[in-house]
Amino acid sequence: MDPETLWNEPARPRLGRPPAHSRAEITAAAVAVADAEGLPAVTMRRVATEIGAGVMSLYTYVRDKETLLELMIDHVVGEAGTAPPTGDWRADLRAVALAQRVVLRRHPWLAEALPQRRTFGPHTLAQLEHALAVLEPSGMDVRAAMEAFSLVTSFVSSHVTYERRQRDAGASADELRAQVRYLRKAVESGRYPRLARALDEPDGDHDPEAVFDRLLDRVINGLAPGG
Amino acid sequence: MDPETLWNEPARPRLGRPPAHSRAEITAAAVAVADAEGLPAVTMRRVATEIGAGVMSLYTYVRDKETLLELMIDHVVGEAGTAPPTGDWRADLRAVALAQRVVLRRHPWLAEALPQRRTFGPHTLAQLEHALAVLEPSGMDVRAAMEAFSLVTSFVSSHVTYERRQRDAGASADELRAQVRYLRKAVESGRYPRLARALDEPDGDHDPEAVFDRLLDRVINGLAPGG
DNA sequence: ACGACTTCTCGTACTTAGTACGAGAATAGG
DNA sequence: CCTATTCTCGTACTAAGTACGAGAAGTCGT
Repeated sequence: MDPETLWNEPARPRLGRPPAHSRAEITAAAVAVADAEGLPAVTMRRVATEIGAGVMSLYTYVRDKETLLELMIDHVVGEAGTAPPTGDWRADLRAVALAQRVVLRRHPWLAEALPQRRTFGPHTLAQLEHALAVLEPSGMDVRAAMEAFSLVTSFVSSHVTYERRQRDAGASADELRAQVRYLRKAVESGRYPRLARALDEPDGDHDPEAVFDRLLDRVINGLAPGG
Repeated sequence: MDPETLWNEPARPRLGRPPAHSRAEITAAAVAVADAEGLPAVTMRRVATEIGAGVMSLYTYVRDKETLLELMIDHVVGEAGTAPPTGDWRADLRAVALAQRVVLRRHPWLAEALPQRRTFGPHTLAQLEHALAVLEPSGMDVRAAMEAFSLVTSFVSSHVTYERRQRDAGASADELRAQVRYLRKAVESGRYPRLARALDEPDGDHDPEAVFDRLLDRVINGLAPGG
């Protein structure tokens, strides 16, 4: 679809029946459902019910479900906010990453919805703009800066997913046990000696914050031109 | 579902009607469809047609579609192969990343299917095992090595997606033009000054291989303990 | 060779989700 | 109040996953 009608809520026409809802309301409802029950729970019927409308009324506001998803994404991306750059680009970039992590944790569905989508909503653009501002003191050219930003973003997203898995694994003990049993069996075939050792090591539970911090440091350190 | 029945094709029972197909055949057909027409084209009906079977026959071999997807993933993950470690862990890790990139390019749907899935098929385990072997000379402990591997993997996957977008954008010139026109308008609002400058810069087309190499270097450099 | 048992095949049908269509309702301007 | 316009939403179609169960195609014990 063309980006203009996607991102610019059309000016309310003076004629005709006034709309009973708005993109904002629909987006908020969809986000709430996704937060509470996951992305699969976000169906057009469900969102409609949530705001007390008929299903087809939604289509007055969004062309299709895909559009709604992009609105949802841009909406929550905005929650990351932007702190004024301090001049220390590493520290600022780290702050950006931390903010992203907070958002990704608040909206567990985001990491799942993000890949394979090209969202250029206002909040997404603002984040990108902010990253460029933050990276200005680093001396990177625009292309390098964008690559760096994308690198950090994809790291944070995949790491938050990883964190969640660690946690969820502990939650459903049965499933975990089955996994472990299977892994042990697979591993005892002798084909995966190092994995076997890893499974036997006590799972010294590291502080997630510390792990994230350390990895993030490494990612950011890797960015500096010339190693 | 329990991992054992997922990954161990049950031994052919001597009794009863002999199966007309196999997991391997079904997986291969599904991968072929996905390669040619994308993941959405992979429906149970389509795969069944492809191997000349009725839809419901598939369910003798895979519990559900999700299972089929995991089989597909593990199948293509295996294509990355494993070269014997040389002792230079940076070089070896780089080779792993390059192999992953090849696979991700050959199967464009993979990057899309991968996230949010916990696949522990034999090939996936073999890749993990190989990564641990490769990283042994680095002195990282197992946990750090796994993190490093996951970091590299997620970088490669997201970068390949990025590369494809760059290419596809050029393909559908109309859509691209619409995007640019919209971006310019959004940007001319004055809210995104740095983005505006980025759009104005001539798009000096860098060699994708060079860009990938450079970024990969940075990621790997970032891994060394102690910056 | 036959009957019992087992396993695979696949037509039918149910369910859920996205969404096209079009009749009716609500509003502003003439 | 009439008309043009815009929004509402019931109805219905389509696509996709998959439960069910009858029938087909084997093996084995007798």
